[in-house]
Amino acid sequence: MAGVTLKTVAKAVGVSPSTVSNAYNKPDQLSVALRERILNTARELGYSGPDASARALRSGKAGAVGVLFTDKLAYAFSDPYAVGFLAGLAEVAEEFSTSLLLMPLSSTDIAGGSNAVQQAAIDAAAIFCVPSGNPALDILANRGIPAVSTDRGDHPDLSWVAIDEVEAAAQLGEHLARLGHRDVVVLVDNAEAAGGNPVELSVDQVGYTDCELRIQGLQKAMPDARLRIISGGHNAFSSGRTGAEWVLDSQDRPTAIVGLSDVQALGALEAMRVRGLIPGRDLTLAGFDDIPAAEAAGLTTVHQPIREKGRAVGRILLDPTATERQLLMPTELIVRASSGPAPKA
Amino acid sequence: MAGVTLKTVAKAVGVSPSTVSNAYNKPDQLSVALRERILNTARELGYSGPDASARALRSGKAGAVGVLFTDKLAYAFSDPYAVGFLAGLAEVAEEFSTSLLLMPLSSTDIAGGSNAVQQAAIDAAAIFCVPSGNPALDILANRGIPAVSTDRGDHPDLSWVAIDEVEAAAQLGEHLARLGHRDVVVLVDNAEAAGGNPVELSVDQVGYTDCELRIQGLQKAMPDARLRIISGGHNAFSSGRTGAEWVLDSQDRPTAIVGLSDVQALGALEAMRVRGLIPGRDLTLAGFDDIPAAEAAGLTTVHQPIREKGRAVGRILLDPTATERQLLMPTELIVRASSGPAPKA
DNA sequence: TCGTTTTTCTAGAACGATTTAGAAGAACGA
DNA sequence: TCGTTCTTCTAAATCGTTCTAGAAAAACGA
Repeated sequence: MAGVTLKTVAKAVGVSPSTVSNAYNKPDQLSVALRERILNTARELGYSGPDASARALRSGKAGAVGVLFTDKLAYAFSDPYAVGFLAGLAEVAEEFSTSLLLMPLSSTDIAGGSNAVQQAAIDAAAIFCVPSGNPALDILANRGIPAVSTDRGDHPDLSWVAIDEVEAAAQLGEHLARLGHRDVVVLVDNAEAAGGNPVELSVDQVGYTDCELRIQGLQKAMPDARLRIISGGHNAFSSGRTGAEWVLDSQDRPTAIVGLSDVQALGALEAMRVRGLIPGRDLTLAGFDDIPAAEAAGLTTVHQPIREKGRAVGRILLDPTATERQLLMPTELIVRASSGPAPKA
Repeated sequence: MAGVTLKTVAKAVGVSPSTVSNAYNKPDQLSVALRERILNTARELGYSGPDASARALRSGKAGAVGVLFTDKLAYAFSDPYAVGFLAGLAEVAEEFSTSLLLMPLSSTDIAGGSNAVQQAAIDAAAIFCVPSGNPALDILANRGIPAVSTDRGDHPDLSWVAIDEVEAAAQLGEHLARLGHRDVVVLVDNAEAAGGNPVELSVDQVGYTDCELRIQGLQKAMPDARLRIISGGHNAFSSGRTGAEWVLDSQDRPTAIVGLSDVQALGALEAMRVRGLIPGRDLTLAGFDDIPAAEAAGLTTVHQPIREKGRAVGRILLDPTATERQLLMPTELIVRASSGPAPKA
């Protein structure tokens, strides 16, 4: 059973290797009868189709697209937003019978080359919320692998599928401003705080492009407001809770909390619930993304078509007929019960 | 920049290709100075390390493990349970700097060989909740790819990491029996109902091994109870809601509903909420898996160490020092507010 | 019947690396 | 000084395909 190759089959049937190859890849290049005979013999010999690596090497197609996440892979799955993106991407991948290669983005050994991004056999790559400075992006560029990012990059020739982060956040900001909020805390993803101790950051410490832009949008829409940037850790439910707890238990409570992702906002919601605070009445809470759980929780948030975003990335990567290489997706402010007027001072 | 290979670099530096290869793979096989020189030249030429496919072909290692899901990939991500498994697996994969190849399990073209499972360049495979009859499993076996399943299979030589489904379900069944429940509806995953019309099934129509075993466990623990098996579609929140709606709006309400996954149970919870039914008082609700949301919702469920399950699978697949090839993980009944005594008839 | 096209199949060269076995020179111990 | 052992590097074979160009046979049109 081991060591059965195209050649073995070819010899057994009495034809050339090329013909066996064609039996699998170009059925119209040989007679039906012969193809049948070849496939049967292959089955008998326990040959299960052309070897993936060899085929990839010769044809230059790996049949897989890579997916790059920020942080640890394990983290990526905890946000339904990321998962939704993946689901959309998976849909298109399935359509083109291409596999999805999830690549751990470990920072070690980048130089040595023993890196997953370096080693991966992929035809293209989807870059999900990876800060533009990341060395992995250089490696991809170096390898000449076409990539699509979920952030609008700096380079004009980079493909992306994104939203107008500033404008989207500005809409939310206007909503809050109209409700009279002047004192807002923004919850962000940050590695520094991952230990469990919340930190307050300045805008340029944030790191992630999308987060920075969202904060800019908020500032733009509410220039008179006091905006504090707080992180309780990585982008996760628990970080949102931790960050919110810190804020809520301080002497200096804001009138509104904005999570830059829904998972963080929902974490904050939990912190409020424990303290008997009703969102929309005692304190306004808003999120970003509009994940399914946000609706159930009555969370005011900015909807972005995440699944469609994944699909669009997939199409740019896989569909040769897709010409548009930079796509701006629409967003929509979804007002729910968690936002309400600021209490009169 | 294109067409730069090992050979190009070798020629430029004035050494043999083998030496360049060693510079990347076996640093101790050549002098530090030469290695430095090679790496520098490579950088200058825009060579970004050995080609993945070629390396995979020659060395026989792909540097990736495949992950097989039931149904569509897109579906897989909607269940935090599946995501948790993936996260655990990803952790170990990361450790061994191996990538995760998510393979769409489309049923088409299996025979023709243009299947992802057929084509994928992988060293090993994790099989997540795939029914044992699936042709993809045969393909894997045929290709001689080591695999670990999350279900205890029929073959004694198959590796698996699983729970004692029967026993776990029986614990839940005993709990319900003690509370006096005699009329129970079980919500299961089923393709037939995917159109949106709930269906009632017999045990042998269920299809998934794990679900069947869980139902067996329930039956064992509550032999006197009436057990109806209902499906509202695939394993998802919405299916649980649909199934529960159908049951709740019928003339023949049970006293307890058991979702064979937490997502389905939470869907049912939503259906109850809409109808003003308090879980644990008006009707008992239980789930399976103990995903994070179950705790927040106060859902009685069976905890299984999903992340650890993923890690264990990863270790069996990747860690050569791991000898145990069949692992039974512990489960625990978690009683929360959603289960209560059956109303006196 | 003869040239031309179409169908069916093949030979042999890539694809880009790794591996094995071994050569050349340096270092070493006695 | 001589044989032995390291260290450092190389030549050539090989991994299992697919591709390009073209040959042989069959079908076709006039």
